[in-house]
Amino acid sequence: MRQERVEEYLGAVYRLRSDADTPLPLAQLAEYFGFSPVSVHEMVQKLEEGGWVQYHPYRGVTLTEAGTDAALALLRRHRLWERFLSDVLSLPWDEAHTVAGDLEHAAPEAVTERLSAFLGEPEACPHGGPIAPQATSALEQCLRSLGVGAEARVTRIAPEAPDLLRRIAQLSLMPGSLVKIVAQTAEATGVALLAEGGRQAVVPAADARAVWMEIV
Amino acid sequence: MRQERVEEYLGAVYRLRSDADTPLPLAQLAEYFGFSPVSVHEMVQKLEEGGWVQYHPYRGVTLTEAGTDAALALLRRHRLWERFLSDVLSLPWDEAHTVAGDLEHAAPEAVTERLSAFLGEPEACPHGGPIAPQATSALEQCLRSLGVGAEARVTRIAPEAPDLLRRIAQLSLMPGSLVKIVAQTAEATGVALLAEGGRQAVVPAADARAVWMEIV
DNA sequence: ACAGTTTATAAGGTATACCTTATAATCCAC
DNA sequence: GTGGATTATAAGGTATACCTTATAAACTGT
Repeated sequence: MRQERVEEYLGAVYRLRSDADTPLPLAQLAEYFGFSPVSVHEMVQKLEEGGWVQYHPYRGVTLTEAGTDAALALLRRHRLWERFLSDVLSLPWDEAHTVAGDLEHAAPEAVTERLSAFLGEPEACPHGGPIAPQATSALEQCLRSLGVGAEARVTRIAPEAPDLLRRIAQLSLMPGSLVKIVAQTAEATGVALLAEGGRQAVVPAADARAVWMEIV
Repeated sequence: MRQERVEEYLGAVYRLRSDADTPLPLAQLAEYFGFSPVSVHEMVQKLEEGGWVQYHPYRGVTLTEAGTDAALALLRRHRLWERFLSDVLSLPWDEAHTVAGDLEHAAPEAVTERLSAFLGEPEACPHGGPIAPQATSALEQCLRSLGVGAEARVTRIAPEAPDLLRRIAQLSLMPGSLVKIVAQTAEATGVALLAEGGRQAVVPAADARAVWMEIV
């Protein structure tokens, strides 16, 4: 297995899983990568042989300790590069994410740490992902799950899919934004928001699941 | 052909060739990469089909215009990352070169240009390679070719092989260093130098071929 | 001009990581 | 508990870019 491929898979598992103990169905990995389920299955078997994941037939994969460590290290590199690209080179949000996806494999530990120091040891990437990731804060709730009338502040966008980031960015829903839920669309297909400055927007339900918030 | 592989080959041809019109023997490419001559031959054929190089049987390869452009773009990215790693993250010389070798494939045009702007549009990489490379200055001479008694200033180190950079760095022969040739070793196996501050060093003939200087 | 070296090319092999097709096993809902 | 969907696994295929071995062609020095 090439290191880069291993990292991509581990990173995806980490991003897509709901929690450490619930196995992530392979179908979700296949959809995320746009690969066939058979290919993902093959790769997951190799990852299990390598000790990175544990495979629970008919249920999915969980990360081993080694796998979690590798995923966290990758995510750290990813987010630091995102900060660099976004803060220092002023790249747009979603582009920073894409480019960081290439850079994250190319920087050894020592470079990562120096980059972190240069950036002033930031604690979150431009869309709010923690740079030394811990458990999701208990205060964090998904936009999708908030009721009408709730007021909340965006803390992060996760998972970090480029298309999603682009759409979210267009709605100006970056971490820190304060919004109020003003309505639910019929059949729960979306959430209508009133943002700071009086801007209004309707977030599709699928996207609303990726916006994490802290109630204020 | 994967883009990365194409770039590696074009970059190598550009670095190793003596001038634009003299074909670079495949044996030199094979040695540079540590690949078998057969593999290099195969790859060169594909590069020719792709319009990147022209292959002159029994003589070597030259870059087409497209190939030269691609090589220059790669070299520019490489050298800008080197500057970043060296100046901003304070990585040692040779390590910066190695890491830049990974980063150079991962940054699209837009990122490169912003990086250049951030770095203040530098004109040379840490070991003196021009960032918007032009023809080698007519004033530049190879250390190997200088006679005893000559005084010269290092302008650049080329080609940029990691081992070579490490050895040259140990001799403190960075661009800008002023040296005087004090002797030629027996059978021309090396060149003895007197550097600024009175340091003395013997540079093996093979390495001396990679140190470019301007007579003062 | 011929011997010896270098270079070219043919033929077949390896590993990685994808693919499709097809069958088998398991799960879940009614 | 059975049928339909999901998931697993087997079998065989593709492309890339490397490898070795072996033969053939072309160059080069004496």
